[in-house]
Amino acid sequence: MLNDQISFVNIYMPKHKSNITIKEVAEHAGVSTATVSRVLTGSGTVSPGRRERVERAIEELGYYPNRAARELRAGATLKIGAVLSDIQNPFFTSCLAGIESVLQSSEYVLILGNSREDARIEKMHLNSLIGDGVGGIILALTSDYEECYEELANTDIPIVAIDRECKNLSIDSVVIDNVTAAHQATECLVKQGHRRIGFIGGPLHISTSQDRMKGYLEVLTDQDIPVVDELVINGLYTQKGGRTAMEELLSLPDPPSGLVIANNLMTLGAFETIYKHNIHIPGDLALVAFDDTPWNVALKTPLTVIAQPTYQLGEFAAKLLLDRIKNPDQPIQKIMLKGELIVRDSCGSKG
Amino acid sequence: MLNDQISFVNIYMPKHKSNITIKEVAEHAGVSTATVSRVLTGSGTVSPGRRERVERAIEELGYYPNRAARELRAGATLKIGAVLSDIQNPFFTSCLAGIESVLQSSEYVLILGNSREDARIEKMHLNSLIGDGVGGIILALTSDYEECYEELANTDIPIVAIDRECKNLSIDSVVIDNVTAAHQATECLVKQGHRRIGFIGGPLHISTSQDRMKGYLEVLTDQDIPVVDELVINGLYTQKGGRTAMEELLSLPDPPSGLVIANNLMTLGAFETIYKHNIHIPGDLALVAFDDTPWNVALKTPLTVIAQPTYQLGEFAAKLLLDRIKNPDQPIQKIMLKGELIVRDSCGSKG
DNA sequence: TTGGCGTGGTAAATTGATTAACTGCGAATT
DNA sequence: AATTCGCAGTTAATCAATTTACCACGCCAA
Repeated sequence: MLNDQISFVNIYMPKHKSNITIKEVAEHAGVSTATVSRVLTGSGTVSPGRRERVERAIEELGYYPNRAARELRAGATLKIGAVLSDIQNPFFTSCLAGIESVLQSSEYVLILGNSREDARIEKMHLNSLIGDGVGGIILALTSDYEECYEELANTDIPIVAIDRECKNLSIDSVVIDNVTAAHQATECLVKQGHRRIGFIGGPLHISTSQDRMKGYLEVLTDQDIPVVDELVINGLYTQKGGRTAMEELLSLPDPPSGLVIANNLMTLGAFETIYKHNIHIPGDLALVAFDDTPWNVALKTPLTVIAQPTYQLGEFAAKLLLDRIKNPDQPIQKIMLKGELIVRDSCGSKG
Repeated sequence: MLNDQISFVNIYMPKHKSNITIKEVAEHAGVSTATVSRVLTGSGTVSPGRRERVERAIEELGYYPNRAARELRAGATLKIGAVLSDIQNPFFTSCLAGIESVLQSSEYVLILGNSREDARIEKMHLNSLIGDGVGGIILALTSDYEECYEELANTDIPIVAIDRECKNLSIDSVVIDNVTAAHQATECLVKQGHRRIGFIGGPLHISTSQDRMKGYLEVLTDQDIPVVDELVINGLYTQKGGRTAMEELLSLPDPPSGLVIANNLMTLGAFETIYKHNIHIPGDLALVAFDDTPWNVALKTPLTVIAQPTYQLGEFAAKLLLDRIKNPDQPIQKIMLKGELIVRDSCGSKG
């Protein structure tokens, strides 16, 4: 079988590859390096006699071609980079799993980078990937300033933005319909009769934060509910960010009766504060949060959430990237997936 | 036969627009390439003025050295592979983050593979990594049969086993002291007066499962508690595995009063069953589980857990691997980290 | 003035595989 | 017989970074 043979070569040969070069094989077989290369790659024509001499030489010397040299020559390799903004966030680990699953059945390998929401680290990773000669990059942007990605756009390396987009940058993207999702989340609270609804969101230089806030504001406007600045807090997409935002809301003279939290880690942080202050959910505070968690089964109050199709997000991103690599001139695509409102107890209603 | 090496052709891809090279940086800065290289590597002497010009040129052009060229020149590869058994499990995603953080400040890039607890997929990834010419591999083994990894051991590629070990394979490893951890967990229940203690563990071809069961059995023996076969269930390290194991335990005529669960996903599954059956924790069933979760703050019953230093596990594994690459002849190391018993409500006591 | 030495720089070789450009040779065509 | 065609093979350029060998300049001492 072809596959068996390849894996045999791959597994056993590397012991020898450090020493033997194509030049030595050529000498051993009494031909030029070009001829050896032709035998190896199967391109061009080689007479049967020489081909056999070369094959014997390769076998005898245990030759294995140097990967770095081939990659250098080729200028590109079968690698795909993924730079995510927080690889400890279950949202992105699920995306990552989706990406990996698609690449696993392709010929590409996955290079992973974690930008930790830091534009400088992100840039470092991107440059490194370019230096690696990756065939494409999947990127969870740390910001929506297109200036940060100008150089990147210059390289002709296919890029797919995942989860977050940069509106003025013409690259493929796979995102959630965050406006609608936040709209639904907020509406759910309005339906329960809440008029004083808070919003804990992420940094406004991230598109998801903007869109989720937009969805929230839409509902208030639609319902003629005045927007109260103190009830809207944009912190970091972290547990600590959620904790301090919640502290802030609770310290208000008139805290909200309903709350939308736009990110899973922030929800965790908010919970810390909520239970420290013995706030009852949904009695004292009705809650709708982004991102579902498997721990829901064991929570004091099961959470009403916007479940995001994270795994699929990753799958789509990877597929889209492979598509573009195969067909660089196809039009820019933006794939938008829907979140799903799952109503549980925390919003104060089962319907 | 050797014609199969035609498959080498596969690694090539269509070229992209050429990226910034050291030559362009040199031109931009008005110096020679060697000077740029000196600035980059910090070797040799460069006058302050030129150094600054070069640094500015690098910054302005967004230059990053080509990895293939460096590898070729250096005669070494700058890639490291990580093959984990479940990249959706928070345990491993945390390990992964630790690995990534160490590699980020090295010159190595991280290639990620997910074996999904499947030996065949694992092997595929390993072959692919070897074919990619990685400098080393971090591996969460899917089994403890050394035969599966014999070929791998033949390649001279440094390998570090993470979390799981293969006792007869002489490779570096970084693991938790699972026997002691399970011992503590079980002991905690015994101290609460439980004599009928169940154990939900993972597949016995994984070393962590063996060790955790060993720790559990140790305590029973120490305390002269008879081992009841029906109370010990080894399923898959998945949510479903935990769910069905728990079903089984609850269907016993005399279910356990205390339970040790050896994995976070299994705990989730167990919870599904527990709350479906309206079992009260710790009243009906006292629980100690492996792995801490940030959701603990919001759980009906906060979990008593063995918290594992997952991030550090990853850090240690990566550091150990870099060590071995630098110094291939150093003796095999086994680094063992301790889990920490965190007592909360689910075991039936705060002390 | 000249020889010696050290600093700061450059040109060119090196690394291994691939491939464009070219050469030589024999067979077929005119 | 001369010309063309095409196969089989070689030489050398190429990829990008690193590093060795080397050079120019200035300063100091003889």
